[in-house]
Amino acid sequence: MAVHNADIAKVFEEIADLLEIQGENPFRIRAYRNASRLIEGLGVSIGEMIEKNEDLTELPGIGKDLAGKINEVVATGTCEALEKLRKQLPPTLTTLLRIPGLGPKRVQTLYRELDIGTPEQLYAAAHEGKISALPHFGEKIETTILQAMEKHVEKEARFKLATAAQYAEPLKSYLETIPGVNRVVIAGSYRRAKETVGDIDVLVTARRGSPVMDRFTEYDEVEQILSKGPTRSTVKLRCGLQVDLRFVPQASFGAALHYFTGSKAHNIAIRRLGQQKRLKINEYGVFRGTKRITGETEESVFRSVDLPFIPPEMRENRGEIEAARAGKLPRLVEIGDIRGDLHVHTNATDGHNTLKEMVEAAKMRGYEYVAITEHSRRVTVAKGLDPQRLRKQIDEIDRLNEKRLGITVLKGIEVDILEDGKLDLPDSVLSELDLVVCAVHSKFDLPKGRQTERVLRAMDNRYFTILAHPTGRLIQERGPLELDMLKVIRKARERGCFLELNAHPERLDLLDVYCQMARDEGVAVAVSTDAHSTRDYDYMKYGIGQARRGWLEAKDVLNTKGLADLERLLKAARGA
DNA sequence: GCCGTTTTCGGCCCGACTGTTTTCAGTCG
Repeated sequence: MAVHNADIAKVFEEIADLLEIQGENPFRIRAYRNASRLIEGLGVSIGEMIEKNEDLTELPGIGKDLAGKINEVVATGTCEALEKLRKQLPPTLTTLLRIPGLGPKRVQTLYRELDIGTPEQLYAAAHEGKISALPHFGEKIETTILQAMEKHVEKEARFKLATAAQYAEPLKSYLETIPGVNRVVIAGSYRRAKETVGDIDVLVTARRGSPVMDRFTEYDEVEQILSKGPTRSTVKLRCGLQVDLRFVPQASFGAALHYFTGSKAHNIAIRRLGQQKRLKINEYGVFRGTKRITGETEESVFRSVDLPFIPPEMRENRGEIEAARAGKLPRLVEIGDIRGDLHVHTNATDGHNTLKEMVEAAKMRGYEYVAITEHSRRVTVAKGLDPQRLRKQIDEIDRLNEKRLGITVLKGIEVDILEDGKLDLPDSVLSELDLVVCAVHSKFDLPKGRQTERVLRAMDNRYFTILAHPTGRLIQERGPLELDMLKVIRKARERGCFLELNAHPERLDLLDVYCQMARDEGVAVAVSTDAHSTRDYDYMKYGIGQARRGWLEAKDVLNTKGLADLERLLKAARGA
């Protein structure tokens, strides 16, 4: 069984947790955590890097020792260091860390003093009131633990970006109505357009004496106040989402925004640059000694370490600082660059609106073109089209285009890629279309070799235009296909066809790291909404967020092209 | 455990809030 990056990341995370409970050197622990984060967010498979004999110590934060351990994990699924730790401490101890209020020190105390190693033992001890007697514990902590365990509260519940937006945006509007409030910005991973967010970080500037903290904790949706202070408060909303509000002076706004936007790894890297210049960078500004020298804007913070402004979506310490220093930051694609949508359904299959409604709504958005791409017959639950029904729709679209609506309707299909790599409709009907969007909707669990072969074979079809939602993942629900994405992307380049970045908030597929890969290989990406109703066109903003996380510029995105250019590219994709 | 325009040793980002304390450890972001 192949070892994935996520598996290696997990091993290092567990080592870090166990070392922390043991009270090891915090910097050693950090080294494991940094490595874990790095590996998880890496676009390329570590396993493949090893196969190709690439030097792992080239990766930032990976030295000789960790490289050795990575090799060990890839070969055996685990490593000796971890197994040794697991013998010294009950491995279930790490699950206790997920309980709010419990960190490594308290978990260590629980284990040393009361021999507590499992959640069940912890619950029993808390119930008997044994915990409040321990040093640095008390009745309050005991109650918190009991309540958290009874409600099965965990620290790491994450929300899909679009779900979080449903709660964050009304909160923002509410805060803006509070007297004295100047600016309200949602920072954190939300601002970085990460596909899921763990909590919402809100930054507020207001004039002195504004009741912002009181009004915030009184907000109708607040279920519980977790902490409240003059500059920072944390609440939990009824939906379970945690919200942090920070109140900063106007003069610190830029430094605070930069700091609270993160990511953590990016911030640490920036601060380290500051240190090298004998500057201290915190959320209040940039300091030389005790003298505050700047920090009103984010630009001023970047300038203090000789960098240009780096867009929030890029701030993951994945090379953006080096790119900025070299003057090679991309000019990221913006929503206004988009000229049309290339993946749209109607009620002919599983969509909710008629063809005419979908086309009119696209026109209302100012689009130059829209491609209608229904499911093919194989997807019976969606009433997928057979050749006959598809031809009927083709005629319908031709008639619509004759009316000169001010938008061009492109004829397409979202055709299934069958298990053997054949397409679900015959070439004879595909040849009548402007574009053929191809997708895997079945047999998600094929082994990597066969899955990759399946997709590559499909791409051999001369009518193959765009690979829809390439990894097939559904965020937090279904993992990605086992697919050698580099091979797929290189094949697309060779064939002159394209990859989709499906903007649906449950998909956001192509993943950011693969967008970067596509860009590096020179393969254009279509950012499409997969709209099943007129409202779904809104998803484009999430697709753009993801595209920006993947460093895509307008020139890297297929549907920023004008109609004439697009049609030329679509024809060229047909091969000879 | 990693890393080097101050360095192969000695650093490693920085601050707010809570609860248990009576000056601060622990947790969190």
